[in-house]
Amino acid sequence: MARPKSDDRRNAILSAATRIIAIEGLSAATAAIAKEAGIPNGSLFTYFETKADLLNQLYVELKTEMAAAALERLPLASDIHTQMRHMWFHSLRWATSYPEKRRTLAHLAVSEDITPDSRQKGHQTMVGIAKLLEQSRQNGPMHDVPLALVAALMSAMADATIDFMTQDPAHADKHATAAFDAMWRMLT
Amino acid sequence: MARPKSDDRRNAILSAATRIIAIEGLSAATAAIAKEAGIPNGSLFTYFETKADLLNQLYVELKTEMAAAALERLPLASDIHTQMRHMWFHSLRWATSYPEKRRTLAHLAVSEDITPDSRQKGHQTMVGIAKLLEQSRQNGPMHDVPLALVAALMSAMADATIDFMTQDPAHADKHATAAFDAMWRMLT
Amino acid sequence: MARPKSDDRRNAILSAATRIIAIEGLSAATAAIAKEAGIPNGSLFTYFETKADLLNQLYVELKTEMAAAALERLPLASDIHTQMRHMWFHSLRWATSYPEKRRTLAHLAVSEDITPDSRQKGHQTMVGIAKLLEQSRQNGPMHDVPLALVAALMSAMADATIDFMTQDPAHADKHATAAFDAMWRMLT
Amino acid sequence: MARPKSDDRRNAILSAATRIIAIEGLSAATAAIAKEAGIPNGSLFTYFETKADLLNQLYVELKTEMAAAALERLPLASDIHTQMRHMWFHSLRWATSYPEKRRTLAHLAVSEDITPDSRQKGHQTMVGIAKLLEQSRQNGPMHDVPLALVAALMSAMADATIDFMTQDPAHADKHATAAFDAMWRMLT
DNA sequence: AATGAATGAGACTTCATTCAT
DNA sequence: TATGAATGAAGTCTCATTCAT
Repeated sequence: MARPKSDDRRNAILSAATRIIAIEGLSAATAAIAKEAGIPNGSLFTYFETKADLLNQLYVELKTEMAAAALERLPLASDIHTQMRHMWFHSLRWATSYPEKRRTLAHLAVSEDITPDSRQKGHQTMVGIAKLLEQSRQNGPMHDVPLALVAALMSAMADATIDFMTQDPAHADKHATAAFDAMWRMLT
Repeated sequence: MARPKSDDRRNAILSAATRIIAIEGLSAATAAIAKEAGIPNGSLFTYFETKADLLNQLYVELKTEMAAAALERLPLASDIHTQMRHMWFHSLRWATSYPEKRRTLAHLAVSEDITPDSRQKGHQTMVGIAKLLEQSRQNGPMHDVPLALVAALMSAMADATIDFMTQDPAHADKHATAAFDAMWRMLT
Repeated sequence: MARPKSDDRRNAILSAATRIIAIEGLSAATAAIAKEAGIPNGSLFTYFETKADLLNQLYVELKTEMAAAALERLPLASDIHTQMRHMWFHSLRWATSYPEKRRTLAHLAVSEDITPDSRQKGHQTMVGIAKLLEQSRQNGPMHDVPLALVAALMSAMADATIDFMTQDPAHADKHATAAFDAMWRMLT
Repeated sequence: MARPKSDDRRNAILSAATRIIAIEGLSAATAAIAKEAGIPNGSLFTYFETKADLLNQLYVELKTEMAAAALERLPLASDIHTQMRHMWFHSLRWATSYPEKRRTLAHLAVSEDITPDSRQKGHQTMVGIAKLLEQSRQNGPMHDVPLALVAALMSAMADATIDFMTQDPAHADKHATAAFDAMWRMLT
């Protein structure tokens, strides 16, 4: 290999895209992303064939990171309520700590450019969370509702909570707690 | 400036925009919308000063329609659980009956072009629903959580449910019921 | 109609394209053509949907003009040899009088962008010439060769002759005569 | 600079270029040619300084091959009519046997990138054919027409015939014969 | 008021060639 | 010498908005 493709550059592009899209939305120009990444115009296309390709890879990347953050240091020895609580707060902390990532992920999630395949990959990243959820609802009223629906409801609640926390950061923790309790009531 | 002559044309544009945006997203060209509406491209700007203006008006319109649909024929004489159930199913039916409207509304909701003022108006349309919600949570565990958070949670749950119903229409009613019950547990 | 599409502008574009393509070949930029035509960049696409569209229309236009020139003031009362001679010399005169048109037509003729439909239209313009040819070969050795092949041979000979005349204009007439006589021997 | 090491690679590039240009035209990317040749894109420029250089060498190569094919196994002992006939059919067979070579050669022949020097070399390859032609017309009506014009006429006729044979392969031989006879009438 | 042609900035992407490895 | 990533100018086409008619 002459000059290997640089992971640093790829990451610089992804990271620049996250920042720019958070501000400008999906109509952000590839040239703006390249500039923010400190690389020339055409080099972006060495790493991503098309803008849509960049968007899809960014989507999967951010989804993966979010899921990983949610399960970080999960207290496997504790009871399920504690584990869920841990997961809930870690998710919310990630989202409020990296508002650009979350905002960009929200943009990507509704984009026509994200392929079914990428959405599938995005789903895959959530299997760890799904397992927790499965245990949580085991003996509860939702035990025979499709797990995907339960997951979608929980995820939607988390999203709504994050929005609220972002708007009213002074009481972020209180909101997070109230929403978790609500979610737990839903499940059990 | 007096209102332009033809309300028909205005509505034709709004309706065309709903259809086109559902398919092409917010990057739909104004010329495409005009064509779908059967009017010359320049005439669109007689009715809406800018594309952003069109988008904002469409947002408010759709929000209003959705809220109205939710409260249609509300059984005011019945107990609150019955009323909420009614509202929930009417919301979901509207969304599944007019998938283009819902899809376009989802696009608009995340657009940078929608002004705070329009969002405010969108909120206003939901006061009827908020009142129901206020009553529902009155003696329950969420009685001192900000009503806006409760509303956001419910709304997010409804959205997630609609997505699910759309993907699996055969069991739409079952999903709607399961989700309503979940929401009611959250509240009470 | 607000402002009718201007035939002048369309012709200016076609004419500019002829000039530019003669010099730069088919890789001539649409921007260069627009500039030569004295119109802004984007306006070219008001008259021609794509560059390929412009190329196709130009092809048909030039073919038509060439065929018309060949048959101009055809001495219908004279014998067929005289008529053919007239046609031959008029064709060659047109080509040598408008070298840019001919050069551009030559470029277009081998372009991948010219559709079968345009080529068909190009052929149609030559039916008048084909009729002359039909008469000419009537009792000759080529009377049962496909007319299209005879036409292709004659046309190829004319082309080769034009090239030669252009390279050696001092003896243009002599070459034209020699080639006509050769062609006539072929036919009769 | 000594000739680069691998003639195989050079030939692989030339052959790949022939295939790709036949399909995509002269706008074929050097990277596409390299890929078709199974070599890295940068290596192409070890063998050819520029794309134009590659094109010029390919032009001369194909011209040479075509001329060689025309004169292969020429029956020197036979009379001139037989020799010409042989040459004519061999030319046509080569062109119909290697349609990609012929198509690419046609593209190259009209390219602005082919230098006068290359065209000159291309001409040189045809001296053998020219000699045949010289003999053929010796006592005929074209004996004092510039030989180059006669050659151009014959060559144009062959080209037109090949096109026709390609379009209607079922009667290829019949067309080839008819055209040869026509050409012979022109000459004698 | 209504029309639709006109505008030109800017979008994405390609590509011949160079050069670090 | 061989490689293939890097470059950035240039290409085609789109589009919201304006304005002559």
